[in-house]
Amino acid sequence: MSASTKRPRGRPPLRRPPGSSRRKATFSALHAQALGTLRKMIVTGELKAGERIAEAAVCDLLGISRTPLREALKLLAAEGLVELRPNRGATITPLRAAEIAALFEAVSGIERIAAELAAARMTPAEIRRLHALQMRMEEHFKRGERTEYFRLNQEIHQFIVAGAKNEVLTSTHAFLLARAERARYLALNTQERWEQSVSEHRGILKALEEGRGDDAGRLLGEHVAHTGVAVSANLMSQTGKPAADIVEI
Amino acid sequence: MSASTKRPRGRPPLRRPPGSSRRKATFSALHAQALGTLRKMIVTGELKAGERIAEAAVCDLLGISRTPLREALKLLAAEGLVELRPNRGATITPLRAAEIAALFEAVSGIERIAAELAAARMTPAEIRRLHALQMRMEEHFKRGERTEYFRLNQEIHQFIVAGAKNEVLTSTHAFLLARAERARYLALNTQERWEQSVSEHRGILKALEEGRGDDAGRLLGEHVAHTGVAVSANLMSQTGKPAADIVEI
DNA sequence: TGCCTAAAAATTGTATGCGATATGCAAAAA
DNA sequence: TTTTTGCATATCGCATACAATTTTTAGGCA
Repeated sequence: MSASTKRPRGRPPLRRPPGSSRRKATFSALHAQALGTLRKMIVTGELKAGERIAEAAVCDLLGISRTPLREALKLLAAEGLVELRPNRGATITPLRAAEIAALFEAVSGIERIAAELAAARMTPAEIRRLHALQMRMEEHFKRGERTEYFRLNQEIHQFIVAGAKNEVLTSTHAFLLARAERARYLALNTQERWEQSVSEHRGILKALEEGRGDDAGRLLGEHVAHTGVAVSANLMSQTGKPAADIVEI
Repeated sequence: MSASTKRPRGRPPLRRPPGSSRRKATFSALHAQALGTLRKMIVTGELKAGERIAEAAVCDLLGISRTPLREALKLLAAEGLVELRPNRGATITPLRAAEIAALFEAVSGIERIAAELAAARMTPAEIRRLHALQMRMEEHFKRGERTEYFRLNQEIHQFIVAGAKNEVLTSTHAFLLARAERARYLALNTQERWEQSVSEHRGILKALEEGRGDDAGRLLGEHVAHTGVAVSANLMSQTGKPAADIVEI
């Protein structure tokens, strides 16, 4: 125990059960760790839509007390990933068709704005890097590697948004993306849609390379909107698929 | 004491100092009340940029314990209104020129998207209401009533965004607006800029009335961008004005 | 007078306890 | 049989305590 080793006065620890710690020598606070851990569990589907979050159980799971957990839950609620009701605790936010549709529409708009700005602001080196990312993504497409394709796809979207050189847009985009990512298993990623998506990405890349901001914005916005439509349609039909089906943003 | 009047067992209250309460019969939780109160104090400038937030003092001021206050502070940090540093507490976020510029650019983009959608989605009744709001705002302009003008102006912007019928856009806009509103004393709201602003609003209204989504979006986006330019210029010159100078969004 | 160091005081992050509220279950009443 | 009531238990929101960290103060020395 680090605290007991630092104690200069020879007395036993006061009310200090084994394994607990008031302050750990970590990079981030307990509440921030809990926030990150829970966010990931929600985004990856480990915590399911509609599921109750029992504070005591999650405290045991994460090895922390209720205070930082409650702080983290409030932040997750602000992100829309959980819903708090007074005196009733927290539940994982359900995937509601109308909300998901609104979410994709908003993300589509934000990416469109970002792409317009990125067309004017990305450096030649950044354009080259984007080109390389696209090439790798297409390799994964050719080999039918969905998981890797999806990872590259996400990276490309975020890279373009970052190319706008506007931190508010970037953080807003990231804020919304966590919620959108939850719906990924809902996209029926058919071969047809997959091919269409790759084609759309080519158009977006070309527009960015040629500095055509209006086109880049329009194409990226439409691309995200198409994905939103696919997700919403699948959510409506309630044919929830296992994680092998991957949403594209 | 409500708790003591409810006590059925005749014992004195346990560790219950006078004036404290675990749970008040209020509409919202203490953390949420603290959040709203502090947000308002920051936005109105009562809490100044760069100012330290001493937990103990604010607890005394708000009449609550540290727990809900710390929860509120974390949410305010997520909103960008305060900055938290580990072991050093909270400070009110400074107004940094580059961040304010990015903020207005992002708000400009979001309002542009929202206006495009609103042009297609607002009902005739809503358009009439918007028209009425504009008329009232112009009355305030004619009479030189800045405070009232500003209030109507804010209402119009939010009304247009709400007209998009997209809750994600609306909440994202509101999220960013609190930060943007803090800079309002920085806009040199000259007579010239004021007239220009009114004129711009007329163009926006007309485009919305005629369902010209592309125009509505472009005009609103440019309008907000102009405001951002004015704010940034003033922030750069560090000629912080008293609250009589009102930013326009 | 200025700098350095150690000690004291203040503040912060987290853990824990208490009272209020919600939930579940069994018994009583309709 | 169904509905209502009462009680026990679980959970939530907040206040407070504790330990760690930071800041301030005081004293010594050059």
